[in-house]
Amino acid sequence: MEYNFREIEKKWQAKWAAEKTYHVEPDASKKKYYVLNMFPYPSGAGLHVGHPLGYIASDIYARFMRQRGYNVLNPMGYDAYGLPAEQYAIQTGQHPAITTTHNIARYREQLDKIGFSFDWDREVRTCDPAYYKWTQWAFQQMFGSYYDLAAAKALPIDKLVAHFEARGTEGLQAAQSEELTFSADEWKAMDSVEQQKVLMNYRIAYLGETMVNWCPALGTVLANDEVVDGVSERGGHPVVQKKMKQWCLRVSAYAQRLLDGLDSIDWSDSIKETQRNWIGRSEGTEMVFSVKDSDVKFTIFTTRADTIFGVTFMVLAPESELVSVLTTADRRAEVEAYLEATKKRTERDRIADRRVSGVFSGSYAVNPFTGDAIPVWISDYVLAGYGTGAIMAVPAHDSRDYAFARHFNLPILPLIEGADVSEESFDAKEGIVQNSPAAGKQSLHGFSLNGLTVKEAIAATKKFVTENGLGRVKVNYRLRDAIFSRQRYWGEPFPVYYKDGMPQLIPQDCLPLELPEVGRFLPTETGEPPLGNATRWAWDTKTNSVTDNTRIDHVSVFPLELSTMPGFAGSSAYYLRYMDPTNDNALVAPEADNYWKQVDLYIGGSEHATGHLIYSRFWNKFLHDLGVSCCEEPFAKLVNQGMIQGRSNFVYRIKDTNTFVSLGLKDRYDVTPIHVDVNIVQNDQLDLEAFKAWRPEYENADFVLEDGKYICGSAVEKMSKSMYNVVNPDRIVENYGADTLRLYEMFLGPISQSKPWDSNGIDGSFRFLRKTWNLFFANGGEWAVTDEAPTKDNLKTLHKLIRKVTDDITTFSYNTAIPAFMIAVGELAQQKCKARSVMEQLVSLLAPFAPHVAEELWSRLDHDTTVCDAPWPACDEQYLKEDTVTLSVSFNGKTRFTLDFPADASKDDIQAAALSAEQAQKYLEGKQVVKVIVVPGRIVNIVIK
RNA sequence: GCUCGAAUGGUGGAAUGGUAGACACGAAGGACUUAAAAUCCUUUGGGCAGUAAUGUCCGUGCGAGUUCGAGUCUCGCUUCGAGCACCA
Repeated sequence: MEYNFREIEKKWQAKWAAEKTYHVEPDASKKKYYVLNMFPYPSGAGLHVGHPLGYIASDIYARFMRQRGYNVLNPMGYDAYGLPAEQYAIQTGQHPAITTTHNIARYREQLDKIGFSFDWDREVRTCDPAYYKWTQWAFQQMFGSYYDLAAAKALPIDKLVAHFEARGTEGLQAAQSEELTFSADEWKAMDSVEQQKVLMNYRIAYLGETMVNWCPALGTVLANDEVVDGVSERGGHPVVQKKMKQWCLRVSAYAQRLLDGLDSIDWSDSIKETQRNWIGRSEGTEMVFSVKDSDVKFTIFTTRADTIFGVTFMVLAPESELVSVLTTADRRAEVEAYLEATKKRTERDRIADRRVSGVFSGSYAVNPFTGDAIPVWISDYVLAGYGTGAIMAVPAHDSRDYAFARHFNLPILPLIEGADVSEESFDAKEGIVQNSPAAGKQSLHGFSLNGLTVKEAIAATKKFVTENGLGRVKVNYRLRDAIFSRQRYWGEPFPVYYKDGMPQLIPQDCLPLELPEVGRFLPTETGEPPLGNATRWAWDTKTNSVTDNTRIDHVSVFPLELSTMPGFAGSSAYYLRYMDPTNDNALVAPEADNYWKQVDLYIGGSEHATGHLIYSRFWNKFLHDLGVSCCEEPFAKLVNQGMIQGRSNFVYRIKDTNTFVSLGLKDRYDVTPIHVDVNIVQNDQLDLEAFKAWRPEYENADFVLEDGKYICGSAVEKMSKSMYNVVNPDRIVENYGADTLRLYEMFLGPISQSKPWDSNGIDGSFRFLRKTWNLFFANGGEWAVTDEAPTKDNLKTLHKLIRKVTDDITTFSYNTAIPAFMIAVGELAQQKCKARSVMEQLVSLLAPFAPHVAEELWSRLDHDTTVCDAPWPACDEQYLKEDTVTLSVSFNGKTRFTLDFPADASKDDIQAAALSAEQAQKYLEGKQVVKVIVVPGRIVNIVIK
């Protein structure tokens, strides 16, 4: 019987689909396990071999857990909103919904060929109104909540209103955009619009006027994680800073919980570190400085409170509100010129050239410890958005302050014994403090830090500052609120209309608010987002429905929001929706949530470390506060699969000719390397006929060969169409079968490692499957499994394999499990094992990796059940015991000979036998034995002198 | 600049502190075949000695250290990759 993978795979895939083999429902009698892949954006290019890597890894785990008796949820869906479909729409007029549906169908077709155990009844698409209803719902809940710092959770905004009515802002501990102070009476005196403006300062989803990353080429704002090196992540267009009114999510309120949560989850250290970096917690001190000859006071933030005696100037961010207050009349013209100049500099300019720039404000601050007058400067090296937008500069111990002081000739005062600040600042937080205060100088209450270590000095200053009302201990985070508006068409509409310029939620029972049709997908002539082109995009509050824009009267019919939500909106809670995908009354029913709880194993790329993986943790925490999600963290374990890179091939054309030189000879000519389609190259050898047929211009190509072959050059690059190095999984499945593809992708190397795709090795995986198949058949091809009892050797091979494979799946070391199979199958073939019980267990072990062939063999072994219900075999240690062990005998660590011992020999016996062995005598002659180390089962080491 | 990770044959990669290079690819040689493909077998880190079996030395980026014994642990470098980056 030949291993006919085409027939086998087709047959079982059809059967799994028809019988919904992988459909799951909550089952209280079984333990649950939730496996999840980061759902794909269905791009027009289809899947390449890199995409399924994570899906295969998680599918193996899902099947493994199912065989171990767990009720396994393994869903799949599509992150269907996105820029490419919209840009395609702009170019072609094709509605993004059509493109997206088409691409999804293509993805599905490709995925189905690989034999995944997905429960397709739970499929979600973020662009489906039944799905985004709950994205909109979550947004409305965020709008209706504020973050209470005392309770450390989100609470309904009504509670905040009640607090204002009773006490104003007194005693309020809430996350806020800016600090407000008012009394209960003042609150009550405000009109409705004013009150709404105040509440906006606290809402978790709020409309904020902030500096945003504006990308003129894309015509939209972008989140911080979507901007890389000053250009847009998608397309690489320049991004500028612009003040705009935008929807924002108060992610920063959750900074501490996002940080703390990292300790409770099983993620790689590197991704946790990346998130810690991104959250950027920094413990420091806020200190109040007064301004000389003025009542004005201002606050700065510093992590180096100990350096207060070394402050020689202060710096304000150009955007700081203090700038106008502290600029003196005689300095005004110069300051304004500077502000104008910095405004023009984009983020990119600031990165590209770090020229020191700044201007003196004319004012002096007073050092609260010494009473010294310190000049206040303005410079763009201080950021408005971090801390208080103002700093105390200590040039001796901060490199940025140092550069500034050098440039403007400001004094530099070293505070640490032995610190040499003639060339550069001394930034390290170590050493003994001096000059604090300097000899002969006075300080407040005689406060002195001299003689302390830096750490002691920081602590002492914090204590002094707090006790004397000079400031307070403060924790700052680098994590900013997420900007949640995009000026785009293809995204979730905001369920919001505007009355008196203030946003109002459309009633919850009217959700979803469906995306309207527009004539064109570009911004309007007046520069409004694409939704501005919609003619039916107004809200009628009488009928609670969408209506024509012409009916807007600002009395009962109001304009709707024109922005849409960003990509991460739909992907932030999709794992919850999979638990209960068709529920029309809740994002997820409590019963479903309580059963499936959280994702046990999440697989996806590490490029989402500061995007999706932060946003969904935030989103989940918010839903947890609401009582919707029972777990604080959405993803208990995260495995990051590496990228599969492309391996490109090159041909070398002699300049200005149509002659191509083989790799080994190319240095003799003046050549240009040209990418060549990897599909017409085998083991780096070019198929000359296929090459001539590839492009018309190569039809008459000549070749300079070596050994009669044309050898191509190669390089590892990103897998992409333009490099002609895309390998399509369909092609592999067609030629070798899905099981071979699955096996080979896992065999390629550790799952978390990026590696180039190399089709060359795939034969090995195919050969292994064929050998495995042949194990079940006699030479003549007939079924050969018998009921004979397994031999001792059979059982030893089998149980060794059980142990290895179980361990390796548990630790995601699939690349080492597969060699174990190869060895075991080789051994069983040699043993001519046909014993049914052994073969059955072998099929069970193989099932997660190669489900189709396992299913076929399982049915031939006369089972009615599918192989995913085959119990996972247990390793019985008794079969692994050896009768004799071979130990290497070493002298001073160098192996000299080997000796066989009974497996149960004692250490003393081994030691004595090793010393008296004939081969040992020449090493022992005239030497003294210092000690003998016996490692059971491994080694005997005799130390001699 | 700061943080994290990595470095092993021609290649992908194995090695609870205990015989480094499993397994696979590639390569070389052989069997079968009219031939090719497919399949099977053998060899495959390097040097030296030997007709040979074999012996022997070197070898996990570099340099130290701990240990009877280090690819593995510690310290210091080098190179590469990733993240953050005027975050006070």
